[in-house]
Amino acid sequence: MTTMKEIAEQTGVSISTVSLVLNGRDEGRVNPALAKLVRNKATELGYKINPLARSLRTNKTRILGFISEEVATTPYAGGIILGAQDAASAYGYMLFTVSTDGKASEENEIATLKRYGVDGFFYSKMSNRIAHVPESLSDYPVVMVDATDYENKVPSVEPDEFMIGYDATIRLLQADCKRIAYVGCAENMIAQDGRLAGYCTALQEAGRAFNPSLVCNVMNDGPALRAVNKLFDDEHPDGFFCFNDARAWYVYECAARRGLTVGKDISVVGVDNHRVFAETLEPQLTTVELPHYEMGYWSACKLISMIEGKDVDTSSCPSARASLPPLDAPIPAKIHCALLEKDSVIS
Amino acid sequence: MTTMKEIAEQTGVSISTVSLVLNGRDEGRVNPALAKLVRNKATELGYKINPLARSLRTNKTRILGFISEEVATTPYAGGIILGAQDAASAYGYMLFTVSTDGKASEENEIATLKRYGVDGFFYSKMSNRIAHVPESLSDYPVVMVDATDYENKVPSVEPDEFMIGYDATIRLLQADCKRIAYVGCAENMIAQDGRLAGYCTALQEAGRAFNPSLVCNVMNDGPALRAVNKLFDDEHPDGFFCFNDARAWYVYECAARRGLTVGKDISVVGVDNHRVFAETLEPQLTTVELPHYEMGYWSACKLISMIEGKDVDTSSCPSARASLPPLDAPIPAKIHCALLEKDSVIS
DNA sequence: CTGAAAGCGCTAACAT
DNA sequence: ATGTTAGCGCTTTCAG
Repeated sequence: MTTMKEIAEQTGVSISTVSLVLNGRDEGRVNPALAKLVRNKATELGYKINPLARSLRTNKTRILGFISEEVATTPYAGGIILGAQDAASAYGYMLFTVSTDGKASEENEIATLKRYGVDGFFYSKMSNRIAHVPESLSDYPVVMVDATDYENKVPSVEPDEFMIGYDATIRLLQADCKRIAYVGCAENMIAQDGRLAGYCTALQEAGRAFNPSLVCNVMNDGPALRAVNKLFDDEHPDGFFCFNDARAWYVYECAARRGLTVGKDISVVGVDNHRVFAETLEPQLTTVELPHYEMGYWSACKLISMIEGKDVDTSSCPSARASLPPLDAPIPAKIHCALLEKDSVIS
Repeated sequence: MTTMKEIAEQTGVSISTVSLVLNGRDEGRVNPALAKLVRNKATELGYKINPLARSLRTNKTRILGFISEEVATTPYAGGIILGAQDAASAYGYMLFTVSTDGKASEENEIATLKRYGVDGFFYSKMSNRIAHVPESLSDYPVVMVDATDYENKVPSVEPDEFMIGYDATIRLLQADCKRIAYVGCAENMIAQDGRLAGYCTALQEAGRAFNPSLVCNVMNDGPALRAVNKLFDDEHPDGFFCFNDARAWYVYECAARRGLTVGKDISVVGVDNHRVFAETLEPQLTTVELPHYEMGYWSACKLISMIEGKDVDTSSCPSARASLPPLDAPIPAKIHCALLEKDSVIS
């Protein structure tokens, strides 16, 4: 690893000059000829700055801390983190990702990240919900990912849940479904509320009466399958908007038991169906894709812009826009979901 | 952030003494009374060492680089990384995880990690195969995770693939299957070879002739389903050992089309079936679980022991051991897969 | 325009 | 047994 000192010695200038030049702060302060000399020597020697040494002096590490719970258990976390990493990398930042279980370990991880001098934090709950940002983060730049701050003090990047429900339902209406069911999540969370609201609105705009019996909110457990079975028996829906992977499976299973074919007898729109599911069975299914990668990417852009106190070029940030595929799109069709940026309420 | 200097001032000793004490190197070098004084002041002030400053001096960062391809696309990567993180954390290390696509980006990431002064690298391919470790890593401690070094120079931690095939087949033999098929992977890789070998050995030990027509190696694509269909029609197997999630689905799909019930008409043993699959359909399925978390954990222990040049306490390392569940185990039953540690060939 | 000097927080060889 | 000193590689006043 070549150092500034070596460059200084080999070019006959002082270290300070080298520093100035190599940080691009030489404009009108260093003789251009000298500057070029230094720059050449630097590339010749393959000089790379030592970020640790710089950090010690500047108190900026260009390291970002990504805090999430249960990274391990969701197949989508990877996408978010990858997006965040790519954006970070594009702006010369690195990511420390830590996953936590429970309050104590979270505070521990935060403390460790602080010791390493991270410049800011991502705070992520792997499923859009309202959450509290730990007090210990309050004096740092923070962006919430796939979650909303309970106190609205921290900006967030999350999917446009309303539009997910809306688009999915529109799609089922287009498919000429008469009795459209929503198989949702029994837990209270933004994703559930937003999607349900979108479902209702789409129905109402189409002049359909909202029928509560067609809504079946379940947990991801044993009773769920029975509940969906009951929905089939009681209401005979011909269209299903499913909260997620698991809920879509319940519908598939129930349909199979009744000899109903998805895509013929019933229509199904799911959210973010897992790859194995989609590829293997090639189901006659439309899926709303959550832009995980983009969510991570955008969050990172936001966090970096907060840290550096200036806007970052968001044109480089692939912010997914909502779009409905044409009705004759190849199956499985994908509906792209838009991202929502919630800014903090200045108080 | 309180510094050693502050502690020194407030206790009236020199910084060096504080450093000595706080690093536990005071035995017989510092007056025990003074040492206690320093320690108390440190806890009183909530002193935490500044790892960056230390690193600058020692050239050790206690940061580990985790290089993997396509972290985003596999739901299992998270488990491995989480395990590695936990072990790292237990020994006071942090993890920089980077994911790469393509040669160029890999070299880039490696260069960046080096600049940050990582002490060693994990090199991981998300599916047990033989791989080349980049030349640029050759002067660092490296552990391969879920892969084997082509040149056998780098130690690795990976699943015991042979035992996976062996145990799965034993299980099917126990279930009294007469015609046991293997739905494998057409790609050449350790996982495929090892599992097939285990399957063959188990059959032979049971006095069964190996029948190549019962082996159906497919890619994860369209033709796969047709191939499995053909297997059903031509060979009428009553037991299936499936390479992975996707392959198990082909079998499920074919069985469903023929009105066959898994767990009654046919038996299936899969590998590492995805959570959604297992929970939602509650299939009558036995699954061999790959210990991803443990694989990460063990790798980290190994890497750290290489870095520090001493054995780390592997008793703290949950190294999964193989075990067959009893035949009357609740369904879905899980077979735990053992990990294999391959040491480098000293040359 | 350029360089000398101080120092970020810590470690370690060397005196005392 | 304790303190002094000299850096690790870099940034940043402040003189010249």
